[in-house]
Amino acid sequence: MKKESGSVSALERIGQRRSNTLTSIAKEAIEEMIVTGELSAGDRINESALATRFNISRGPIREACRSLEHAGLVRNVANQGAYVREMQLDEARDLYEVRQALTALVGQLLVEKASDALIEELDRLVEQMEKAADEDDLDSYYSLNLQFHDTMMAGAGNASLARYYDDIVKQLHLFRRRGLVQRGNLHASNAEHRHIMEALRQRDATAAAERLSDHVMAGWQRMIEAT
Amino acid sequence: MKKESGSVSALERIGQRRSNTLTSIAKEAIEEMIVTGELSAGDRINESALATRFNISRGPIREACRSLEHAGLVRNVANQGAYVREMQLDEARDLYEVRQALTALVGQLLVEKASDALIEELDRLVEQMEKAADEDDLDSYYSLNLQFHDTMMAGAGNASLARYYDDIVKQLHLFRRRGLVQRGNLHASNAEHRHIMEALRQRDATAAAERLSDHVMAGWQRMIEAT
DNA sequence: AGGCTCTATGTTGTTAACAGTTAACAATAT
DNA sequence: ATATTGTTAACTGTTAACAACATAGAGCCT
Repeated sequence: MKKESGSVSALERIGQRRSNTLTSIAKEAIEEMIVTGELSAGDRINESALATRFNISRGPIREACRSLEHAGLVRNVANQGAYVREMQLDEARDLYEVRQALTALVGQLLVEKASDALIEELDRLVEQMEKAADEDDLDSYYSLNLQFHDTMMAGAGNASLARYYDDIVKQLHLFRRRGLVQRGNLHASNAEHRHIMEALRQRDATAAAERLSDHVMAGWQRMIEAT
Repeated sequence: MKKESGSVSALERIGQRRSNTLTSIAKEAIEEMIVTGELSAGDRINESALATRFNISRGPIREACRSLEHAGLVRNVANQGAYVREMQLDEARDLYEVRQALTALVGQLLVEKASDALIEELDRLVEQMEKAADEDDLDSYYSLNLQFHDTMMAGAGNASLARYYDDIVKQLHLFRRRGLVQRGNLHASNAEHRHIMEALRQRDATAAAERLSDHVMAGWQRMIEAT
């Protein structure tokens, strides 16, 4: 019989159990509810209701909310409970400014550290995005775009930077005025990607930082103008 | 690791409850213990012990630790509890890189937004720091330096930026190889301040960003060389 | 009707007890 | 002596109950 495979899955399950406390599961669940919009900005998070829904007690949910509070996704009011954070225009702009600075840093670091292989990988992604843009395939473009930025972030090799960037992106989900890239802007967005790649290939840190910064700013403009 | 004096104020504040929640008080208390070094990197945080010491139950302490975990001050291990985060050299360097980028952003924003009054205020602080440096008054210099940076941050008018910057500074307290500015470097540090002010007065965003960035990098160098 | 107090109800804040896990140590076997 | 296996104590994970607070609505007064 399958002795090996059986014990492996047992090991995996033990590992899962080790790392997955109810708190961490609740946190991920609530976070997903927020990011997907099942819970939208301003909604109250009812501890008891969530607890019964998840078949757990309120303790882990409270702990999860504390964590999400520091992440900027939840606002805790004493004796009133947790609300999904409401994001105003000016707060979103502030976040985008920080995002811009961090993205510029990614560019600088990439020029220092990126291998030729990584740059080729990025080039491939840009090509694929071009194809997706040609075909007006919004979903593919969105997914490839995420991959593109994740790949750059990985290449920058700075764990703190990656965590903060992630945090910011999650928070920006709270600011949904048609959050996605508009059809027709795909080629414009990808042209910026090409421009970035050019700077990376030439190992020009200043240009890479500037073009990535511009890219973020342009994304903000596209988002705002989509109203 | 066991020093009563540090937490007395926290205990007192627990007395006047109901205005703040026990969780927030516990969080501040633990945070202070970490930042002041009463709890040092790697130390285990014993929930029960802290609870009895504060005369509260474990619940609020657990919630506080969840929040501090996301702040990067605490590391939670399932079934083992919370440890004060240990910061390696490379992690500190990563944080400094992010700090550098954020500080550069402060410079850009200041050039856009700073009133003349604020610039004069900053000038005054630089003058006072010069005096403190002349007198080798390390404590005054440290305090004024904090004020200087806080004033700039306030002038930048970006709440998210301020929060992230604060987070990073707190985390860097975990990396103590003689954390403070060395005697004798005070004048060097303040010369950089003057250089920054020059760029601000001329409303030169690029120069301000660059000089603030250099200032952070120089601070890192001073810290490293102090071993 | 408008405004007030006061109760009723639901929700959160806090606690204490229970269950599960870990880690250190003693006991046993090799 | 070393390694392995009980055994125990301490601690964390989780739950459920209780206390404090906030809010909505009934009743009352003018």
